Amino acid sequence: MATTTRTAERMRVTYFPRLAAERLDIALCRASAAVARAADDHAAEEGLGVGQHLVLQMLDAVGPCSQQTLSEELRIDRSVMVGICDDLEQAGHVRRERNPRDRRSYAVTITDSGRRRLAEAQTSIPAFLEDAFNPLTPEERGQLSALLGKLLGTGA
Amino acid sequence: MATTTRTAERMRVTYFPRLAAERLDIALCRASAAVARAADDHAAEEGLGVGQHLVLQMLDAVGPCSQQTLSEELRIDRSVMVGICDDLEQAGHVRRERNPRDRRSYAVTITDSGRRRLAEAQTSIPAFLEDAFNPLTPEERGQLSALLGKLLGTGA
DNA sequence: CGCAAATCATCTCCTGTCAAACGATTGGAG
DNA sequence: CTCCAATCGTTTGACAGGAGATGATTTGCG
Repeated sequence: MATTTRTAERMRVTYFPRLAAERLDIALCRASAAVARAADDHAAEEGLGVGQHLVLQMLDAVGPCSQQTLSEELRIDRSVMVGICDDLEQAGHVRRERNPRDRRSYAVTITDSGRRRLAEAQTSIPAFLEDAFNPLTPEERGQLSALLGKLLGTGA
Repeated sequence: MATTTRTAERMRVTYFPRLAAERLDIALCRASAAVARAADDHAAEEGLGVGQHLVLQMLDAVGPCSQQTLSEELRIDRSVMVGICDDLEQAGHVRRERNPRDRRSYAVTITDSGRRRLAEAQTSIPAFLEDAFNPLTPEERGQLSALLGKLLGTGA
């Protein structure tokens, strides 16, 4: 054999591409990990955690919600949601009012401060997405979005 | 408004689709989480961890490797690779021989036992993939694979 | 009414992952 | 050769995430 298979000494092994091509699940996970890291870095710079951002965005879009609803719709575990709301409340971006209809649940409500913070954070999202997905053309991003949507069963 | 926006009482809020459509990064992460969970469940049934499977597969494909090389090509942190190789070695599926050329590194080598175990585990992979990605047609899976490959920079 | 089951938020514990530090070993500069 | 930086494998500690238990409250049903 020309390209010997001894102890894989200093060979510029590029096994990963093969793996990614054969194992769609692995490709998906590795891509996600890379993007998630980028998102966390971006969020750290911005000073607003990814989860916190999503919560503010949803509250702004659909109005006051219970933590339960936030958890389900954002796909964030409820025990994690507690901490996110703690931080947002402490920062004054949300209020936790008891829901008079059902005092087990809160009615988490976004404040003006929260709306301002959200608006501020929103401005940097497009640039972040542009950067994180820059190997893909806008059309390809659309395709990816559609495929993931189908996989997640959101369109059903 | 017809669909009131009070306290989002018992409304079948479906905010997630909107989120997934706007935030490609979130869609990617959530899809990955779901698939990763399915993969872990499958691996648990099979009795061979995902990482262990990948290591055996790579060793079988490219020959003996250092843990370093395995880590880099499989995108698994080196400190995690230690445990994976520990388990595989204890199960008799790999041997850790010191590389005489560089005694800092190992030459991790797959054994016959490992090859048999790998062959056994491989048989259930297609069915797993079929199940995990069943919302997508074969053609769409191909598209997704291509897009992820491009995003991961494997083709470059 | 009174009680059982369910629900919401919270807390605790367990698991897996990553960063950083460490010993052993190697390669290179002087 | 000698010393210094780099590399490989390993260990440790920190941290996020998820499963399950708990307390408060509500709902359903007799």
